[in-house]
Amino acid sequence: MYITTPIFYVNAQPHLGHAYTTIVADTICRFKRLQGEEVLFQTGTDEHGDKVIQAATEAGLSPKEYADNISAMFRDAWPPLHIEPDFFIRTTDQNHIETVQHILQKVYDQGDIYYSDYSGLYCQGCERFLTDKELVDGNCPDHQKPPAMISEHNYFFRMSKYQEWLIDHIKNNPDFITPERYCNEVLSFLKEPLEDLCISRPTSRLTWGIPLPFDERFVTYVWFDALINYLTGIGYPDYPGFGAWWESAEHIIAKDILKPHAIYWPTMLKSMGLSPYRRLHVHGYWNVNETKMSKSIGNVVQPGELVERFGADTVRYFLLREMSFGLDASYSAEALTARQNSDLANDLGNLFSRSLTMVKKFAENQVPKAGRPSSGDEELAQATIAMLNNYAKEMNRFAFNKALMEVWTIISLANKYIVANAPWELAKDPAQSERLATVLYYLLETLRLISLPLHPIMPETAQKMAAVLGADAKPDIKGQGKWGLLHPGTAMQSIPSLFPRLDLKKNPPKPASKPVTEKQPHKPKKHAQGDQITFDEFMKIDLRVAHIVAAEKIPKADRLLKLTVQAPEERTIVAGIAKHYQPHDLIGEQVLIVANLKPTKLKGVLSQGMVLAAKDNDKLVLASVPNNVSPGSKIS
RNA sequence: GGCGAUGUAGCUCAGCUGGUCAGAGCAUACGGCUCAUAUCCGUAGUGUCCGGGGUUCAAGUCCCUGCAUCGCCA
Repeated sequence: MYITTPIFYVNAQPHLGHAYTTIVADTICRFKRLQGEEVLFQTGTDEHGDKVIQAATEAGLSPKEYADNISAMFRDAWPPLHIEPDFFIRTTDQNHIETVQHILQKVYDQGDIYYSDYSGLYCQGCERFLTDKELVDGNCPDHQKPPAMISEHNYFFRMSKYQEWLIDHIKNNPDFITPERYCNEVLSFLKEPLEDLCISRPTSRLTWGIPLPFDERFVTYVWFDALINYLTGIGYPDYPGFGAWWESAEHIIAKDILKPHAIYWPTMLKSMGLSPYRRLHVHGYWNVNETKMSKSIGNVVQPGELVERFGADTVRYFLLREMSFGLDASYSAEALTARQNSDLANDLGNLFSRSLTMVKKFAENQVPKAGRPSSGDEELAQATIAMLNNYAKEMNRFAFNKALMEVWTIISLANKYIVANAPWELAKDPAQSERLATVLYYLLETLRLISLPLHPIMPETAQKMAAVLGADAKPDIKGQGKWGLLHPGTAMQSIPSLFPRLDLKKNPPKPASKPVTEKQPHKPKKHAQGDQITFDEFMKIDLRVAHIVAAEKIPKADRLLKLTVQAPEERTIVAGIAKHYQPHDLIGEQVLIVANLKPTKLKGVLSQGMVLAAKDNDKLVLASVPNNVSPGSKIS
């Protein structure tokens, strides 16, 4: 199997979403290897285009230098998460550039690329075309100026030619796009006629791209560059092994790039004379504390920080356990801590620890020799073997949460098995020594078989478990997924603690107050007016000074103004102050805002925060600080 | 505006083709054990399965309609 993540665009640093996609790819990769399959795993970075130029200019670097920096951040983000791609591709790699040009020429020669006009609304400030949808009162939302209707010559890919073929292909291969919801979305989009795809930009506007081989006045744009990385990675067109790998290609993406992958890409491949990839797996978004992750809100979760705080295996487990593949899910430190404590420390870690301690105390720290099993013993063994099958089935469907639930059913069963058999009681009676040995052997075997399916999810933990049991050969679910492979007499290694319990209260900075040992009485969540709050509660509010850079009335709302502020990043805030302030009086003013208020839409405008004001009877007066401070200064 | 998805215990969610489907985990309360990372085991709940109609002997499960949230498209 050839498995890929998208190549990530280098205009921003790696975040939780990138990490999830890549962890899924790594997990599938490890799972396939566990099953004895050969796998190739590729990820990388997408480095051309205006946004990179912009970001580079702001940073005072050349585009290539800038791309080098961010690309390295992506490459370095993965090893700490135990992610091990086989290839890391960059769209600035020489062989990629050559492959793209080869393909452009080929598609051009056969007549699927043509030269034509493109007219549209072009904003000088943005240096790009705007769609009608983006306009606000006919103006560019960023520059408050009407865009000009201009016409530009460009090259187009004859995508429409392959529309019927694509519809048939999707209908004939129900698992081509999974989960099903995204397949339906694509089919519904394909009910309308496809337009041809504009694939070039004149070098007068954009130079940071791959030149068209048949017209030096243009570079290719976005998708005809980026998507082709999937072919470059396995040596298209010359590498002899290319064909075999390509037949087994499966892409993993987030839902925001569904259309390019489900529509542009297959038609491009068709035009090139290649078969489509085998499957496309589409996952949802990670919200952070129930809100969308976004740079402007400032709640972007960086994988590096997570690993530092929780460890790679816990992060991998949490992400795979918590998200139902295809749907959105929520990250929060609380949720992650809860998983760590209940699933990893209490259930798995403690099971491992108590089992091995008993072997140490009651069996001279060796694998004991089992006697005749009871029916209870056999049930445990059968359930464990059955779990391996169910697990594999769920993993193949990308249902990682369900696969893990299967494993945890056995962990729970093993804990019950211990209580039911009470080895510490058996140990008191020498006549029960064979029974004791049998129970302990069954426990150790169960642990060994639990470690197997954990390899793809938590490689480090699974490896530790196997090592302690003396079963650390290269994991192989077919060869080792059988009952009874531990050899009696094998000595146990010393017992590591797999997962510490976390105290969330100790993680964030905590005020000097008495530890909360007494039980909190059930308090209603809402505070009565004038109720006291703790320092902690106050510190949750992110108060900042913001500078108003733009203000306008919101149509059909007599109280609302739409403010654009710097705090220090630019954001939009809707404030109910239209009856008290005129927009032009506000520009340049310094105000106080709540920066981490959950964003909400008011009259269709997304408000990212709230402006503070004093209310004196019917009068509203904006709150501020007396002297000028830089935008984004914190209030505490 | 068009199409589609979702709405089930305090929280996160399972519930396929209609008949043990009213569930799991977490959280809560009580009880038990002591091998264990104050862990584990057992018991106890709470639900107008979004509202309203309808089909059926029988509906979270099918149909219609309303509301809410979200997605895609225009």
